[in-house]
Amino acid sequence: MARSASPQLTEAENRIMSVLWDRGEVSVRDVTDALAVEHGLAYTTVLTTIRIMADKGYVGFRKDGRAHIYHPLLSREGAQKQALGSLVKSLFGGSPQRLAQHLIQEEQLTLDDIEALRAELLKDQDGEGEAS
Amino acid sequence: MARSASPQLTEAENRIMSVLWDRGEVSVRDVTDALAVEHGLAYTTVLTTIRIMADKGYVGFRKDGRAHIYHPLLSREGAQKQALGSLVKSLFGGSPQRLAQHLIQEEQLTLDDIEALRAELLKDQDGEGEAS
DNA sequence: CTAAAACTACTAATTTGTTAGTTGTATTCC
DNA sequence: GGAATACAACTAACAAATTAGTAGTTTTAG
Repeated sequence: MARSASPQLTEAENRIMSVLWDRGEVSVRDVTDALAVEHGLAYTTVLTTIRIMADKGYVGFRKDGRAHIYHPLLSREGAQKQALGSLVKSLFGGSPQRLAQHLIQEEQLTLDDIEALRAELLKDQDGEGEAS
Repeated sequence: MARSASPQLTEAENRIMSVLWDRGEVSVRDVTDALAVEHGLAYTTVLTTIRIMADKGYVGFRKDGRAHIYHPLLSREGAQKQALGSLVKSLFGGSPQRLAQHLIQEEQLTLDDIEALRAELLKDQDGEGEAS
């Protein structure tokens, strides 16, 4: 037996999805160009990866003359939720609170950030069920 | 060219590291038994994976008679930091604030949680440089 | 002391992930 | 219309990841 397909976006898939999310609709050429600066992948490499992603149902496409124009089927939010969920499960005992604590301990969230989030939450609460 | 070794813990590695973190020192038999309930892997499977992890420097071991007793060299905190860092980078544009917002939007963090974190932070600030 | 049990090392099979070349087809430019 | 170009499909190669069997050694129990 070997491993089963991961439900997570892989590194290469993530890079490509980011371009799709940023632009909405792209050709393989667009993606290759966009990733050229940091990664410099061959056109065919990007093509192969996108085709696999289409198989997995992450992206869809329409034909525009000769070219295939791809668009995301998996939303950025969905991917965030998926990835974060499995991270919290595997490394933070399923507790988002523990994750938040970790962020603060690593000083990646400051008191100011917390105050801002708190203010936002309080504002939402006030505005609930008003003015329809 | 093929892919290079991921700096992240893989799924199987994570499962095993969790046992190491929980117990501190374990034999392969211990790990196999601990994972038996959920996964039911063969003894040799666990052994192979642990040996690879030792090669990677994630775990160390000492000999205790016939058995090898393994212990973590990578801390849970280190793994959390590593995994979270790359997640924030790839999916949240490098912004921990955006991650926190996401957690709140998904209702995985409530106002109460935020209040608690805030209180904790304020307490730390007060207590700074006191009572040696 | 010998047989059984436990344990490690070696080997292996299979899938995924990642990268890219080659080939064939379609489009466009002259 | 023919050459150049662009593009997708097919193919390929290989490392990493995952799972597990076999063989050999060591320890322990009778």
